[in-house]
Amino acid sequence: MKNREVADLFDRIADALEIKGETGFKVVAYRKAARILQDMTEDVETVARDGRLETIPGIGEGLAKKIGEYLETGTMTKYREVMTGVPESLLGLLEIQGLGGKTVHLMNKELGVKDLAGLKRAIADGSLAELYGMGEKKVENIRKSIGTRERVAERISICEAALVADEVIAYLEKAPGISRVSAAGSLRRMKETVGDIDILACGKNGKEIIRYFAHNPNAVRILAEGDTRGSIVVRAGEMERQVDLRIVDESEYGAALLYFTGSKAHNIKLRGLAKDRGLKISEYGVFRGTKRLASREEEDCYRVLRIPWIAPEMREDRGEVEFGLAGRLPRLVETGNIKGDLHVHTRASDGNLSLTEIVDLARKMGYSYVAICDHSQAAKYAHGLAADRLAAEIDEIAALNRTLKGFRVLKGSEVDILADGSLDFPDELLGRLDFVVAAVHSGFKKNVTERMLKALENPHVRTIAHPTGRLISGREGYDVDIDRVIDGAARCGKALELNSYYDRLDLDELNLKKAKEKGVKITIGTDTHFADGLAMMRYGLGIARRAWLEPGDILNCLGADALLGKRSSLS
DNA sequence: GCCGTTTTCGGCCCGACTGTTTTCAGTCG
Repeated sequence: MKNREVADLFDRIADALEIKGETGFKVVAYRKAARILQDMTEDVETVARDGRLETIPGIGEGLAKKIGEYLETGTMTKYREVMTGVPESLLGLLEIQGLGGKTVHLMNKELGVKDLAGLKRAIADGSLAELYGMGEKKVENIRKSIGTRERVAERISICEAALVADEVIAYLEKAPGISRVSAAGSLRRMKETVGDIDILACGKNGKEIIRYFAHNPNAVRILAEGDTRGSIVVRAGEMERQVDLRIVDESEYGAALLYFTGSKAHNIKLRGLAKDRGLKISEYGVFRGTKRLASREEEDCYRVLRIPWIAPEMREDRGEVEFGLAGRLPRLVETGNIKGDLHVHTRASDGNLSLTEIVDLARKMGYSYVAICDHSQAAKYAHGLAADRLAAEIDEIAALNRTLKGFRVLKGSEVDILADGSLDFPDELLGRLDFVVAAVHSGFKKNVTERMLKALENPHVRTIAHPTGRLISGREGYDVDIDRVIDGAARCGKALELNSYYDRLDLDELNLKKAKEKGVKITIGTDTHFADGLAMMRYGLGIARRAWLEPGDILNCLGADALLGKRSSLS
């Protein structure tokens, strides 16, 4: 799929146009098209071949031609045109806070700045401050944000962000006079990675709340401390992380929460819709003229626009507004729909929990079952179980189940898919299990697609664990054609996993969407090794909701009997 | 650049902050 490739080109064209002083709507059009291409589940080449590019809202005649040219020839004339006179290294400078197209253009033209090193020189020798429109303070701000950019991880996993936010919110809840506080931004939308952490609050004395917030003992730096807005940097593990707090009046909390939750694209969509109806929507509410029609709760704002409340996870302008208008919003999966965890390790392999500890934890989560999926023998590094140890675990689980009421431990395995695509246990042993998860743990570049397709053919396999193998923190993942694996799962009537371990979240939302479109069911597993692991279901659920998954798409929403079907056994 | 059940031309989201050019442009979310 070249969707991302074309999207990157459009983004770079937008960057270059900004630097060349092309303001406004053309730039917006390129950026919007880039986002649409990235979010699209269908292969842009297929769409182009069928002559359907122009049916995509946001892609018109001009962009369709450019996409066609690129797909046919591998180059795009427009891209070459806009890049003449714009060194590639210049585009990266736009990422620095406080630097926009105008300034980058000016420093390039007047000072010959071409990259970060050149920018630093221009700051050091004072020439930047001499530029028209620049001054000591602006330069100082740019210098600071270069520093921040080098210290602050660009984006962190939703889980890491949530941990930071939970802490700050718990601290804020004790602030004097505070009445409501909530995460906003990409964190509330449960995006798999989060940049800045945005928090919204209201209460009696905003200024006092901000001061309290800024003097959080975990704050390593205070960036801003005003009457309605505060910004601090807190330590998050090895790195630092910016946390922004905005205080609003209680009467406009809903409008502000809507605004600060975003996404930007969703907000723009709503504002356009409001405008069509003679209304205006901002962070202060929905207005007709100067009359405020709604603002206290998010629901009120949506209602005035004649749309049902839209879950934060859907607010990306991926059709949710249109679906809302048509009354066709999906009923997203919720925490309460999840009946069990379908991927958990014990200390028999590389976890540190006993079976009974896991049962206790799972019950606390409100589950009625949990699938024990320890590693198989080939996974030596993880102390994988040999056949006899798996057989012993099966017996142990059976004995435990006889003592449990209203809860069932499922006998499972995370069985390795070997280099030839065969499984690490014989069929006879796999046949004694309730729930078999197959996974690639070695040979990431070796024939992974074919191996997974073969594993899906095995009648005992229910799902493939972490199907792309990517790690959010950096590892690229397997050399796998995930589209073929999704097709294979559809053909075999098998599921694919959404691994909720914070660094995996694999399948990701785009692939989950593809899977749903092909009728492939999803299993959510936390891949728990430690006591706090089961709670990571929260992140898997968030990603599932971002992919518009409903209870019927997810096997964890079935009771144990329905999940196991004929495989159910009494012991 | 895109788009159109009033429009194929003239619209295209809204507001705040910051610093400097002292009345507003640039940038951000």
